[in-house]
Amino acid sequence: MKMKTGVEQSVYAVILLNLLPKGAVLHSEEISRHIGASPSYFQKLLRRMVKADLIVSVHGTKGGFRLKRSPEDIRIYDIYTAIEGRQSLYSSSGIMDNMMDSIETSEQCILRETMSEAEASWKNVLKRENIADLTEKLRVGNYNERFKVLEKELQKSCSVQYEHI
Amino acid sequence: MKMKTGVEQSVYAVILLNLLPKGAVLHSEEISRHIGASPSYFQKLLRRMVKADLIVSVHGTKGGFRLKRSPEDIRIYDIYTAIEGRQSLYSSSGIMDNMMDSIETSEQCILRETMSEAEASWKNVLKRENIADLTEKLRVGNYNERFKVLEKELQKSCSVQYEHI
DNA sequence: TTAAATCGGACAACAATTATCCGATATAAA
DNA sequence: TTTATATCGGATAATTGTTGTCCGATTTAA
Repeated sequence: MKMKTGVEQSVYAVILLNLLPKGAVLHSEEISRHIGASPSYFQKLLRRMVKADLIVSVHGTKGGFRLKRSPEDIRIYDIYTAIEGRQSLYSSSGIMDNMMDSIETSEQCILRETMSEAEASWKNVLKRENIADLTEKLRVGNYNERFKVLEKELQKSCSVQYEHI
Repeated sequence: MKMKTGVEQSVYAVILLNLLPKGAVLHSEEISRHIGASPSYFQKLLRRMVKADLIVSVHGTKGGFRLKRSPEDIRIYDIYTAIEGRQSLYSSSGIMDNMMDSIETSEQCILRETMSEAEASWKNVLKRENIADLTEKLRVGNYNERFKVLEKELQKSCSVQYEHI
């Protein structure tokens, strides 16, 4: 049981998009290059975040991706569910019915309540922190100098799309 | 990201063992038959629970498995870690170093703290309930009649090993 | 009209989980 | 002491899930 690395990658991708000027978009190959992810696969992750209304895509020449919401309103949890999907960590496989020699499948399971509490508890922590917080952590952290360089670099390599603001 | 079904199976297996008379053991094929799991694979799960000091195995004719601790002292969490192992749900893949063009791998990651909190939070809920609680739930639940039948059936099919008490 | 980007589906490579098999070892009982 | 019946552990196969690739279709700036 392990979280997809795609979640971590996507969080950093969203942080990157948060560094762009208003209305600017970043090419997906540019994003995956900074992240160190495979471009073709990472495009699919970006696609999921589009579907989850976290980011917006712009077609065609000078196209790319930008945030759809304010960074305060994008939580780790949102990215987690966008990438991992909405299926829960646990789902009963109907052992109890089997064990009780029940013919009908009642889907009862004495673990369900505890398991869904546990999952809710996990998710609640992921709801606490947002992209604005994380970006600020980077801005003042050990890497703050390199972070400024990255920020400037991004503002050169992005495409501004005034019509889409 | 999904919990192994082996965890659920193992929880029910431990509940079964909790129904045996003192000192009695149950054959692994008998266990997996009730659970509805593949015998050869499920034996390996039982093995992990032996290593985790949750249950005890008895070799040879009339051998099998029984609890090692009192049912109050076996929590869902214990079974979870026995089966899933101790690796954490999240481990950084070093994206941050890549993103900052860092040469050395500092393994820094702004997600780590949140992620380990989330995991701890999930695990804490799993620590709440124990096998005694779950057994009681079954004893008074919708299936209580069938549960009694199961209990009697088990007391016939187990092997008593007075020397090992 | 062209070049450059996303979109979506099909599919391949890789990894983790589940399942099977078998020889070795331990033990109760004949 | 022998035999039948368990667990033990390693090798390996089958299955499923994740990650990665490719390409034709579509969209849009220039």
